[in-house]
Amino acid sequence: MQKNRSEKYNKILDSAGAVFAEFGFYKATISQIAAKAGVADGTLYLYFKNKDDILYQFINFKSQNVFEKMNAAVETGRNAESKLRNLIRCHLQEFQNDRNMAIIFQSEVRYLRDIEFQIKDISKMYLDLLSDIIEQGQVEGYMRQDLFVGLVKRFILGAVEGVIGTWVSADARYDLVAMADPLVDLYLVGVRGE
Amino acid sequence: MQKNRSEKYNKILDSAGAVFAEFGFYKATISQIAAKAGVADGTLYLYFKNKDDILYQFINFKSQNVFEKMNAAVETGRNAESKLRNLIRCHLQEFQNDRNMAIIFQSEVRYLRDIEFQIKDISKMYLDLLSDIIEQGQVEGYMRQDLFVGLVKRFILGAVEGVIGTWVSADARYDLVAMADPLVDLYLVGVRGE
DNA sequence: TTAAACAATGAATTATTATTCATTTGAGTG
DNA sequence: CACTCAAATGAATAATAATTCATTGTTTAA
Repeated sequence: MQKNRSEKYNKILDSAGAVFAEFGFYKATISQIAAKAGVADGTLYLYFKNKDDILYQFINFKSQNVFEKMNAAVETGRNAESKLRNLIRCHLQEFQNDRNMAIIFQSEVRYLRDIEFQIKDISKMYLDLLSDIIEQGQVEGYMRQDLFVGLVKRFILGAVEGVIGTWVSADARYDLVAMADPLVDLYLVGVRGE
Repeated sequence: MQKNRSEKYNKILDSAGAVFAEFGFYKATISQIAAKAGVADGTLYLYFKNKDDILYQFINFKSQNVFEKMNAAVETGRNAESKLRNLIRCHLQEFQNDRNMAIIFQSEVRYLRDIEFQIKDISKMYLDLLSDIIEQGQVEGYMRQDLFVGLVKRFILGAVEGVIGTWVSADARYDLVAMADPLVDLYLVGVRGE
């Protein structure tokens, strides 16, 4: 099994993403992935330990990439509000750009509880980003002092995921990123408004 | 295969719930479920068409029950705000009462996309409930007129699910229902506050 | 040119489990 | 007590698919 990212490694990972997204991890077969990647079944085992490992690498690779972008997006915000807006916009943008990833993150990440994954909490970094933003918002006097930060984080992440889930089930027929600002407005002022 | 709900049927469904929750649908085996129910493997097939059918019946049965309770909870609310509070409290209460159900709804419902399920959208009724509440809130002048109802529904449901998911991964170590009011406050006035 | 060394192949192996069904059990009945 | 009939059993079957590995193809470098 090779460690470095060869062209074939990427091809297989890509194909696996498509097949996992279409059939789900369990119904997806090694043969399907191999066929889509244009290689023999056995070849997958030169690049990956086993089927689980393919999913693991996929998620690992994608999260790495997305988290980098999210971090960068947050950095460019001056205050808590713009950081939050940038984060949510980036989140929606990245998932819109890669629907296979969106589907797999929505439906297969829960499977991880079965494997002893190094990724103890996929969303940990995300939640930490949110913590920082909320705390900054409080310091700025822009956000309420009495917020239960642990709850707020889940509230925010849950809602974005819900919105992405809907978009996925709707066959990605509308512009997901357009939801970013209305969504953030809901976070900020709620449904009751001023 | 029998249609009526015998004692054994319920016993099997219960055991299946426990096994699915612990191992996930795919890793769960018929033998495990049968053993837990104290019957022979073959017996399951007297009550259920196949393994898929067990999951299907489980989800069907549980949603039926929960939705009835949710409807009742909403009914008792006088205005939009109290209806929303009652709904969310009921939601959290029911999932707290039945952790296996919570786990399965969180992680396996996505699997349904693979089967041609009659339950086209498990959350449809829930979302309709929310629509009514929001519209009533607007009529009452209690909620903003410019809300994008489709988004608000997802926003609310997504956030509750996120909160439940966290509770599940935290091994149900705290009181989930206590999250209801703080959560509804977030829906109503957001993180920015007055 | 040749022979390591490496990469890829895909048929065969192996393991796992859902499902079946011939047989047994046991309750109810005349 | 026999006799039915429904219910339950669990060993045997069958199908699926992950994984292996002996073989084949392809570079590389001396």
